Amino acid sequence: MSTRSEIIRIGDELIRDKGYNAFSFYDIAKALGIKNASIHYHFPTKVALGIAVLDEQMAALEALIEKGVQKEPLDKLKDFFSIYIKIEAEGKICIVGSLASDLHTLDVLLAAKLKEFANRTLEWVTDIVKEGHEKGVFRLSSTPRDKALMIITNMLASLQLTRLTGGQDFNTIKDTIIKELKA
Amino acid sequence: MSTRSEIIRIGDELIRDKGYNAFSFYDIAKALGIKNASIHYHFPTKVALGIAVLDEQMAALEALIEKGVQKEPLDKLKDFFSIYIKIEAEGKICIVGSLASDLHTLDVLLAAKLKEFANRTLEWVTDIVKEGHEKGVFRLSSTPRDKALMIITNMLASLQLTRLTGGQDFNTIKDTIIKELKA
DNA sequence: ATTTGCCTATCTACTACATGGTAGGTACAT
DNA sequence: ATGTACCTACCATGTAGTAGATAGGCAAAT
Repeated sequence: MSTRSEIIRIGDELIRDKGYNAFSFYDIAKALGIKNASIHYHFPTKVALGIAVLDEQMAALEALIEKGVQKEPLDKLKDFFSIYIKIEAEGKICIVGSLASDLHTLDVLLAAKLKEFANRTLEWVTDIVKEGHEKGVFRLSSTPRDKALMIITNMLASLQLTRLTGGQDFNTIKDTIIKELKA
Repeated sequence: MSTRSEIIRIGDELIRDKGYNAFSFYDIAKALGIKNASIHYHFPTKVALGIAVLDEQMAALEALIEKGVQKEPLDKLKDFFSIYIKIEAEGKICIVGSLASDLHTLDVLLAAKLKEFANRTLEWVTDIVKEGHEKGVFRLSSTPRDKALMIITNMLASLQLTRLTGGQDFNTIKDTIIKELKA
């Protein structure tokens, strides 16, 4: 765990906890017990750090997809859910939801990475839904892409809403998605 | 349209376009052709403005609810959708989604208002779903509250995602919700 | 073996700027 | 003459980012 990777890790957590525009290099420096300027040694600009955070997330996503290629559709879907279960346990939100809110303030490079990440996620879930439908284990009343969008938006926003409505809303949503999907 | 209400209107737009932490009093002053300090005359602090924005949204919500009390459940639901249709046309996101992302940076008073607003919305949609189910026009495979949560999260996040995935995703999601609901 | 020199990672100290907020004044209408 | 709505001018703070110094490690050249 190099300083560089620690900076990325903390930057990621801060984005998902407070939002891109609400965290500063000082927040990271303080957490690591180093000085503000040392962050700039590893990442010349805040945008560079943001891009590194997204690159890391993208790599993790690809790894998760790769790990599950041979699994059954329902288990693939559970892999997808596992991302949000972890985030929910942290009391944070997902990086797409966080950065999407700040979209119109983001550097064009960062915005492009974000779009790439969101579309890759959508592509993955669409494939899962499609496969499940073709194998006859998922019941669909719309196109795979539509259903994937519904599932992703349910997950993404339930992380944001659960922090407002309190309770177990995140978990009931997750369970209802599976229940409604099962053929 | 007093200056005060104009400030609220622009503040609201800025929050839903750039996020609470990314807009400044200067943005509003510039838009109105007045000076920074004049905003402080109407709203002593940024938090006070944020609260006024939420109060206004809450009043609009109550008015929309009131206007539709005698409508059929499906039409009530369409009233609910109309909120998001308008926002989508603006290329912005909803205020709950925007502020929820910034939750951990918000003043405690503002956070409380936000929770109130989110819960009032959830209550309304839950009632609509429940009524539709009781009247036999909506088909449910979960509790009214669960279904309401699914619908709200679909809407909330599709505004955020549509800005990333481009196309007509918002509209297809909206149509699919209605299709899946109809008994 | 020691020197030379570069690379890494950090530091102190600084700049330029934007921010939210304040103080006090002015023009004007009721 | 009192309140409204705005102004100019200012302040304190926090921000991203820069410049230049230091200290240690490593490796090739002397």
